[in-house]
Amino acid sequence: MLSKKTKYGLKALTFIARSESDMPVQVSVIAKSEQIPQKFLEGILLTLRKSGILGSKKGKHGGYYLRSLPSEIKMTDVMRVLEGPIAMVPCVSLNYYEKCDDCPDEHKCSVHKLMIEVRDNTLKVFRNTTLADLSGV
Amino acid sequence: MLSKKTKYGLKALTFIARSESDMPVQVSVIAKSEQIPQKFLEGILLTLRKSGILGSKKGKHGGYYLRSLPSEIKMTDVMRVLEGPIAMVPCVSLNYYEKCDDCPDEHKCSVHKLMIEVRDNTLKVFRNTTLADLSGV
DNA sequence: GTAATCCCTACTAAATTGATAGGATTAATA
DNA sequence: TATTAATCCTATCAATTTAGTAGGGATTAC
Repeated sequence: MLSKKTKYGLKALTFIARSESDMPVQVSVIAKSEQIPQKFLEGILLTLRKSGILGSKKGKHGGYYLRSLPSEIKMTDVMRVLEGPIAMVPCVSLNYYEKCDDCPDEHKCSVHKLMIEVRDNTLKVFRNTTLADLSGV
Repeated sequence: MLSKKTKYGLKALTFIARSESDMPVQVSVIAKSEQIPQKFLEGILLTLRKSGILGSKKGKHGGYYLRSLPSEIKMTDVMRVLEGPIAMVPCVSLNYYEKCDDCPDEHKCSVHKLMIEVRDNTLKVFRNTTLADLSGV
């Protein structure tokens, strides 16, 4: 299941992408419009900023803004930041690979093969989707 | 992430599919060979039996067996029994649909569209894969 | 009758999730 | 410069889920 964190994060990014003005968008505005607990959202936008997807401006009239064009923000990156590994098992993860304790031989593991296929198909979707597609911008 | 329950379940099914003999396969044998805690595995095989994928025989020389040919046991069914909904959000689940509290209009939701695509691609994999593919039988 | 096996329920520890609380820091502006 | 409005940061918490354990009941082969 998709975590609330990811869901809220995607909605927030969409909201920012759709905002017309040049001014940064404030957390309070997004929280109110998208019905997300503000303090929770603060933390989410913070991680998106630390990952380099968002930029921020502090103090009065501060807020968050995209650091690239929506069409250049890929879902692979966003999902990895918000949700973590895309693969369903660490032993088929490209970015977070880890061997299983149980499997003596990965290449003979039936689960392994299936999960590689799932990963590749999910990856295909996320690679072909950008924030522009989500936000219609 | 894939739960241990699902992983163990898939390994157990594979093991049973590969077993040559006509005799039912005992939990203890699977647990030992696949390095799965036996009591935990008992519960997993029980849910697979209740769902109709496995059959069982009680008492001495009892055990579990497949109720269909491996090539007729689809991953869609297995995954739904073991892992639950295939969709990442209830609002795009075919079998467990539920409306989101937050979304006023599903069709305008950016997350919704993305998750439908992910679901369709994952579903495609699970529909095209059977236990025969996993077990090489 | 006994041993082996599945069946069932209840419990528990650890991790994760979805928040909340409280304030520190920074910047605009009156 | 004082005030206000923002982001930033850390700690805490309750609820849920996960992974596993415990103990015994029911059934069957021999």
